This record gives sequence, C-alpha cells and structure tokens, in this order.
Amino acid sequence: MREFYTITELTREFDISTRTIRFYEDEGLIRPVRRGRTRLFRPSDRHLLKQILRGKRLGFSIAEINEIVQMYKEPPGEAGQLRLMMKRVEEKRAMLRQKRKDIEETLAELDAVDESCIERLAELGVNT
Amino acid sequence: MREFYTITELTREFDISTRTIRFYEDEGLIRPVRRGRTRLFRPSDRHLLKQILRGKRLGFSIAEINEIVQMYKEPPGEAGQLRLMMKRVEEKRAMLRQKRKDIEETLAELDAVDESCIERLAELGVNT
DNA sequence: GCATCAATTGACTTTTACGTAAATATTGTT
DNA sequence: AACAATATTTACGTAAAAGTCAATTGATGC
Repeated sequence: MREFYTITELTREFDISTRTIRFYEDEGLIRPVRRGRTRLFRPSDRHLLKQILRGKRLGFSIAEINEIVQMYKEPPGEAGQLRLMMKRVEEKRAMLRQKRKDIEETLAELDAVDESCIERLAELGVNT
Repeated sequence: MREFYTITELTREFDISTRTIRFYEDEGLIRPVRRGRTRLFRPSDRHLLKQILRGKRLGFSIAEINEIVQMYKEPPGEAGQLRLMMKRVEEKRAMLRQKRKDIEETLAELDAVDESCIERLAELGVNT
C-alpha cells in the first residue's frame, strides 16, 4: 500500500473536485498531513473519504456524516460517555434500517413498473 | 377511505409545512384538485406524497424523485419509449442497490462500534 | 535561476429545498 | 352578514454544499 496520495489523485479516483476535499477538511471530516502547505493523504485519509462519500450517497448531511465517522474512532474511556455513544450508534442504525426498508419498497415498486413495461411490449409485439 | 384531505391535515400527518407541499406542487410532483382556490388532496395524492417523502429519506433530489414518480404512471404506448423507460427504471434500481450496499456496510461498521463499546464497558466493570 | 505547473487560499456565486412575511381570498360558524 | 380561522399567492430570504475565479505560493525540470 502507498504511503501518500496527492489531492488530485483522490479527485480522479473518486470523481470529486479539490474544492470538495478541502471543504471536508474545513468541516473537520478529514485531516491530511502537510508537506509545507501541500496536503498529503494517507491511506487512512483515503479510506475516510470513501466513508464520507458513502454517507453522501445515503443522503446524510455533512453534520451527520461527521457524527458517524467520529464513532469509528477509539471509544471513550468513561462509562457515561460510552452509554451515550451507544445510544447515538443505535439512532444511526435505526435511520439506516428505515432507509433499507424504503429501498426495498421502492425496488418492489420499480420491479412492478418493469413488469408492466414488459407486458405492454408483449402486447405491442402481438399487435404489430 | 376518505375522499379528500386538507393541506393542514397532511402537514400534521407527515410533519411537513404547507410551504413544502405547495413547493412539490409547483415542481409538478403532485396535482391536487381544487375547490375554488383551495387544494383538496385525494387518497392518491396522499399516497404520492408518502412516496415523495420516502424518496427524500433516501437522499434523492426533487428532480430524481420526480423521475421516479413519473414512472409509476401508465407506461407509454410506443415501443421505443417503453424501452427507454425500462432503461431509466434499471438505472434507478442500480442506484438503489448501491445504496442498499452502502447501508449494509455502514450497519456492519456501526455493529463493530457497538461491540467495542460493550467490550470497553465490560473492562470498566472489571476495573472499578 | 527561471519558467511552468500544481496546489493553496480567500472571496464571491450558484443551486436546491424550502422558510418567512405580507397581502388577499375563502370557508365555516354563529 | 359578520367574523374568526384557514388557505392562497407573491416575493424575498436563507442554509447547506459545493462551484468558480483570482491571486499567490510552492515544487520541479532544465
């Protein structure tokens, strides 16, 4: 595995702009190291970026994505904090399960659309 | 089943504003009937609204939701149009399957977070 | 050492999806 | 018919998530 990626390498790999990556850094989602001013992205930064884009595809806001990626870090040492985090984790899981349900429903409806298209095509095939 | 719903009934049921519902109408997503100027929403309008909000939860834009709900209408009569629609339907399904994959991955990672929290809690229980 | 090419910074702009407010109209009730 | 409660229309405002542009500032090759 490579040690560093440049910003343009990542923009090409993920098809996003440099502005987007810098925006995520401004928002505190990623923290690449620097050589002078230039950003250098470690594999872990790249992985984090992947997770951020995954969150985006699911329609999570930057703030929500931030909450989620913070959870991937070391769990807190204090019991109260731990319980609070577990509560937040469960909230996110509930949202995800709801989304999954929404997806299944939408997929089912689109399957029906597809089938009725096939039917119509068959009818047309007969009539022409 | 009731014949009509008022706009405020729907805002209460779905916890959205009248502005939002009128906005969806402006964007061509719903088309309630009118008595004078006043909008009257049929059960089908209410159902459509449900589908719109489902799309929103999945992070689809208004334009994308529009594309999807248009698909639920009668399939076109012409073969070329039908094939085009089936292509679009397949595109949406591909997006949904990607989202579902994203959800499974995120859920798996959050499960891991949860477990490591439980572990930490157990350690704390032993140490105190 | 100088050109050039990539990267950074900062400011301003754009798009989406509504929010908010003011003025007007409608409806149901008494 | 009057009046309060709703609804509508029009217009401007706003927050989030970048896009765009300009001015610099390194980095690199020769």
